[in-house]
Amino acid sequence: MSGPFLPPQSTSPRLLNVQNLSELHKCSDPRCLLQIHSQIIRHCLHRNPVIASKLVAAYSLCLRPYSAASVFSLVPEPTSHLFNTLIRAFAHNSLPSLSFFTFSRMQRSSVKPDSFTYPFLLKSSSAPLRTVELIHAHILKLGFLGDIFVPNSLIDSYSKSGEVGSAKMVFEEMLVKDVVSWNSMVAALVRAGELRDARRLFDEMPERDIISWNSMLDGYAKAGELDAAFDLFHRMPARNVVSWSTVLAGYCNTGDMETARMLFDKMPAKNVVAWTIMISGYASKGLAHDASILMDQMEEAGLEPDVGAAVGILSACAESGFLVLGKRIHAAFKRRKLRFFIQISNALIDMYSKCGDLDEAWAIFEEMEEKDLVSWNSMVHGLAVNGHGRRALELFSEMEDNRIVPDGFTFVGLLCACTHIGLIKEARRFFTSMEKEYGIVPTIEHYGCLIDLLGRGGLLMEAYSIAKTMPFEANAVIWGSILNACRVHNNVSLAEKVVDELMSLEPSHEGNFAIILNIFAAAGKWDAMGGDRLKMKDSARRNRAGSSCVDGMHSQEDRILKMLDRLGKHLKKVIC
DNA sequence: CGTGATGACG
Repeated sequence: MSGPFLPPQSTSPRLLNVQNLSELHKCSDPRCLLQIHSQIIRHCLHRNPVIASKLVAAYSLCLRPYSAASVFSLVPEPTSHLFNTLIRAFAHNSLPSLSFFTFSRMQRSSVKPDSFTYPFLLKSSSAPLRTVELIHAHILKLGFLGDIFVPNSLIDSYSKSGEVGSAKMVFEEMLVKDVVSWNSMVAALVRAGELRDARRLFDEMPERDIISWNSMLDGYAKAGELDAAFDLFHRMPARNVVSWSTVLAGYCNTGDMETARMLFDKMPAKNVVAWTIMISGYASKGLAHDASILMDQMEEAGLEPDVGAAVGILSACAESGFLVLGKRIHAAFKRRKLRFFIQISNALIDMYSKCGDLDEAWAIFEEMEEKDLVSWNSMVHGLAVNGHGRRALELFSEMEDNRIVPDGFTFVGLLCACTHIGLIKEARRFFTSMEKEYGIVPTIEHYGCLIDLLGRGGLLMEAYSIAKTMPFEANAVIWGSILNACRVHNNVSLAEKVVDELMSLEPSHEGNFAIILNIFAAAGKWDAMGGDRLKMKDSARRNRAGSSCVDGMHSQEDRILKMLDRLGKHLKKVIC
């Protein structure tokens, strides 16, 4: 890697020319870039398409896509290279709509797209399948498949939009393949979960580079086959920071934080990604202390979180309710005055609403200059589960006014909203209309919402029969919600059926156990709990008597318990 | 082309 690009200060400004700016596109320091940009303008070189391309690329690298666009706009006759660079700048800064807009401008201009245009365009988003197919058709028409990086990027895009079959077709039809083609195909199979096929291809490869090994390694790590991953890791001819991080992430995902930490400490070099994996690992498991310390150490090492780090750590914070660290990430991005990437704002909305700070979530949502479907969905769901069901439904109307097309996530939020305000009829309407009007096939999450809602509304038998007849095997979440409904509505006989289902899925879950005891106690049916079931419950109790999921994890247990006690007393005063 | 990565059922 070459060093940071520096403005040619030693040279007299008069000598600024295309030659001594040849490395400009690698400049990743915004301050340096601004300085050189003003020099370029002073010398009237900014209309030169070659220099403008370098400026566009550099602004993209500095995460300033709008500055890149303004450089572009001053060039009287943009070349295809300049168009391509701007398309790539927008793609790289997750502004897909602007990538496509630039592409359509290019088509209307006298400059024609070339074989670089389409790969950049394909990268511009996790492009929806239709878009990939459309671009594929363009490529076929123009005969660009001969440039090997074009089919290579098609394989990648098909894979990322979930069409591994089309990726296979492109791969098989290629007359000449390079190591990138093979790697892309292995990665595609790994992504699709077709681990055995990936391995077969990996074994067939005419040559392997470190990326091939890392892709295969990732396949085993993602599948939780850590022994196989570790074996491969040792057999690799060489390992880099990605290889280490891949295995590290594998251990973090299975919750083996000790092994993960051991690997992390042993890594010969760590980058932001490695730190992110370890910090998010701790944060998502509620190990707030470890996560904070590591965050300090990362900063001491001179590394600042990038977009991926922010999104990853924020989502880990959302999972465990770790508001303090989430706020810290938020503040760091504000301080650095970086454009808030849409994914970061989205992650913040989710984090704040999961931590109960709905005002902050709403403030971020409102201030976003561009919202995507995830933003709307997160906000709808956030409102719904924080007791603002009506507002959530209103926001859905606003979505429709803004012509945002809802997806499956949207309907989960809407069904949650119905649950919180008890709108059974409305929920049934949403449930049927999502498939009929929007073509969204309900998933187990939708059934879960509906079943929960019906159960809370006292329609226990209907909830139970849906759980039995829906196209998915009911899981512990669903049985748990029915069981809870049985408790609320004192239905002991159904509870007994549900207990059997639940016990086979989550035999030692303390929360279920407490509900079961409550139901039988309330009904005075202690006798009914004879035999095997009682024994099972007893052994579960002895193993972890009186423990809940948060016990032992918190350094502030005493304060929390006192607060709970005070809350309880306060509630009694208010109610009585 | 490979590591982290925003939204879902109690």
